[in-house]
Amino acid sequence: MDALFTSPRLMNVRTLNKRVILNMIRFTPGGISRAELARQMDLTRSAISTIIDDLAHVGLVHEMDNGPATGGRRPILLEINPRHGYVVGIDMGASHLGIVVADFSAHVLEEREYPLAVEAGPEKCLAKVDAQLRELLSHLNLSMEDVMAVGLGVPGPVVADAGSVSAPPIMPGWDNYPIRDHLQKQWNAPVALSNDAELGALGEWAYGAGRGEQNLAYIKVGTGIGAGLLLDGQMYRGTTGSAGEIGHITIQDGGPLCTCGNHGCLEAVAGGGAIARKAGEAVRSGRRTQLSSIPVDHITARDVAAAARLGDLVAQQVLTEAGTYLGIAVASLVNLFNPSMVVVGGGVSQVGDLLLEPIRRAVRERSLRSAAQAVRITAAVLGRRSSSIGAVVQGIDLALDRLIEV
Amino acid sequence: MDALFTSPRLMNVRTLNKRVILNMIRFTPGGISRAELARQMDLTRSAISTIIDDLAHVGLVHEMDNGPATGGRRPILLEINPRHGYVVGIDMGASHLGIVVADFSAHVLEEREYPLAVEAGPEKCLAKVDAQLRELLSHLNLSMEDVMAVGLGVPGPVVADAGSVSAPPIMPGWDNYPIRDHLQKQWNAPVALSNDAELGALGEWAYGAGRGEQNLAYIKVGTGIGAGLLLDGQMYRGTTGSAGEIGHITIQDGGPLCTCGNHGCLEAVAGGGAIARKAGEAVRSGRRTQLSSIPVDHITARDVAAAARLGDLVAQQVLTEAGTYLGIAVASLVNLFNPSMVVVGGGVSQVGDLLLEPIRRAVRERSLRSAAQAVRITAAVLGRRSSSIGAVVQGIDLALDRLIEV
DNA sequence: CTCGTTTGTCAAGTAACTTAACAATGATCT
DNA sequence: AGATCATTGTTAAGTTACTTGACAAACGAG
Repeated sequence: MDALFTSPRLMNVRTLNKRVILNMIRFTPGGISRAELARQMDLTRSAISTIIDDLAHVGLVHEMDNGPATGGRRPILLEINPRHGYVVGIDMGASHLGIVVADFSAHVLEEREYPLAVEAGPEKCLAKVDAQLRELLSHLNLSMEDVMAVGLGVPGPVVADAGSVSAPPIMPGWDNYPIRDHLQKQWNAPVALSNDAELGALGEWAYGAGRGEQNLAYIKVGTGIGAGLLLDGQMYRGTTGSAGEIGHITIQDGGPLCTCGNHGCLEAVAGGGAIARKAGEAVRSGRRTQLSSIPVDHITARDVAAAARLGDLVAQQVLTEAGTYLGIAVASLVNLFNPSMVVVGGGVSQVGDLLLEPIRRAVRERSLRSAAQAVRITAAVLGRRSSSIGAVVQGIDLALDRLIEV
Repeated sequence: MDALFTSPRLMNVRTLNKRVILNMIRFTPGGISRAELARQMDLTRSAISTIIDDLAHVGLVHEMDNGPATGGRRPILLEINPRHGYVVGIDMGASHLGIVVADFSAHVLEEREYPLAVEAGPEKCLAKVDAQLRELLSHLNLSMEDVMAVGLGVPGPVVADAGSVSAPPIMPGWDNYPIRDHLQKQWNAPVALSNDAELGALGEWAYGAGRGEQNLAYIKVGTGIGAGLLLDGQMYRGTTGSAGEIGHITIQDGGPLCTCGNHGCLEAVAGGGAIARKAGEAVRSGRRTQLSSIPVDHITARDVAAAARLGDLVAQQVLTEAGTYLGIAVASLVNLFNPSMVVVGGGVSQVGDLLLEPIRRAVRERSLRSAAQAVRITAAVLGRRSSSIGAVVQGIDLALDRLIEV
């Protein structure tokens, strides 16, 4: 049916089967048996057995408990050997830096958040990332030698081949800087560079709200607004890596100036900056709100979210307005790409229904019925960790690729 | 890198390789040699040779001329055997019916256009399709026995498994009607049912403006407005087959009522109906235009397009306005999907730059720079035949599947 | 005319599966 | 409780579909 015009096979059959089996083991909660793998992959049990032998021999896969019987011998459940190595996931935002150290089954050992100013440029920022990571590792009695791979997310369009970003609106000075090569050299470990929203989608798909969904959109609402798209079970990056740039859809003609140079972008009316600005305006206009206790120029979106959760009406109104704008864009996204799930993440999304309800309403009102009925809209369950968990998943992917290709 | 979580392999390796080889032969203009196939598929020449032997033995593949030498023996170019069978492509629109009879290399033998009223419901319409097709075939001294497969496009969301449409705004009475089963029984030939915009994308990708593009969006502007999306070389249909419903993006808040029940949809302000309505309003308001010669209630989008091509200013203005609305939607699509090409097709698109320029301008002004720079926006080169050619391609796909699985 | 290339083919070898049979284990029926 | 039937995982032999390596045919260039 589809235009199957497959590109050259980059792996041989055995390697590909190993990767698929490893992924099924990784992403099946509670483990999976050889027999079940055989059924799902449409191979025989004997074929699976020999492959598992290979993987167990290298120490990548473990036998754990027996599963429940279904009228016969109990299955032996398999899991990834968590102790096979350590992986680092890094989420770089416009104003924050999240670092996670995890084992091979993506179990988080330690996580930290630091402030960061991306606009300081690549050299300074990457030096800070390096310093914080090393400190975090030494705290765990680990060093870079123990890290098998690193996943890194950045808030801009990524050129996969080059390992750099291209013309990122909120990362001035980073254009074409060889981020991946720089870090790989510095750390002597493989590094995967991706867009942060993309990683959010991957994280929520693997261990969050969108587990196993075939068509998932993850909307990251932070300083910028971006979407990560998982279509037909595959990450979709677009021609130049800038797919999912929902933040720069025009929502309000002649609206406020956006960092990208246009006017009225979603990001400029519903991003973290816009939320802070509107809250500040409300304070200035003398409205009664908890936010008055903060110097007007220092109000952040996080403050607004906190106030809203404590019941502050002005803060709630600002967020509802942002949700309505978001909803208009999400309704378009739902019409274009008919996902089974939309996950809203990023710092602001923690306020929950206050932001989600306007989005759901807009989708109900503006999207085509058959698409609107098929989609569930929820908040990220990994919270502000979606992207860094996604980065860990990418890191493990990369490590597995290296380990198996031998 | 990607989450490779492949579904069960539905074909064995040999069958899959045969399909891929056939597709490379089909879609390489001028034929392709065994050696070139080997290089592109990353197989050895001997492997390709045995597969080609198989295919030639069944009569699916032919040796044609020798290609030019590059310092050694001249390659033997291969092509699909056009005489292996006949295939039918059908494009059902809201108000028209296009039927194409083609050979196995998608060369069109005969094509016809008929008026049609989809709102008459499935029984009447499919009976008309049947009658016209049989007449067309007999004109070629063929009968349904000679037809190896049929591809059919309809203007609504398609449920692939069921072979029906679900809640189509412009196909009242067709909801859940078993279109595919009905026709397969009637014709005793395999039928592939798809969305018409999807087929337009496929047609333009295979033999039109978007040849070989990896990320292609085809926008069909007719009575309805829909998009067909080809992402990473694969057709993308969405969760319930309603991906690409760009026509029901809200463009003008509180705008005119759309067939879908919402207000201000793109389709309601830039679709064929809207174009006709706005032209009618211009005539009524007494503006000077060739369209005055037509009874106001009988003006169609086609009339407007014709007048515009003859230089009628009012008609041109109506189309430019439609183009601007289209551009707003396309700019959003470009931000979300970052395609390498957008092809504009459907009846109205024949006016060319009059419609395209406003779209290009909107994309330049409203889309993120890295996405806007990567995309080319052109008119369909297959004209109003995009979808029916796409239907032929689908038909051949289906026939090949049947022929090879044995 | 010779040399280096490229194409297509053939025979032998190999990777990676399937088939078929079996032991171990557990649920279910009487 | 015992017999029966399912289910899981393993093993050995067979098969598929490729690769390797060698070779003849065909062509351009020095």
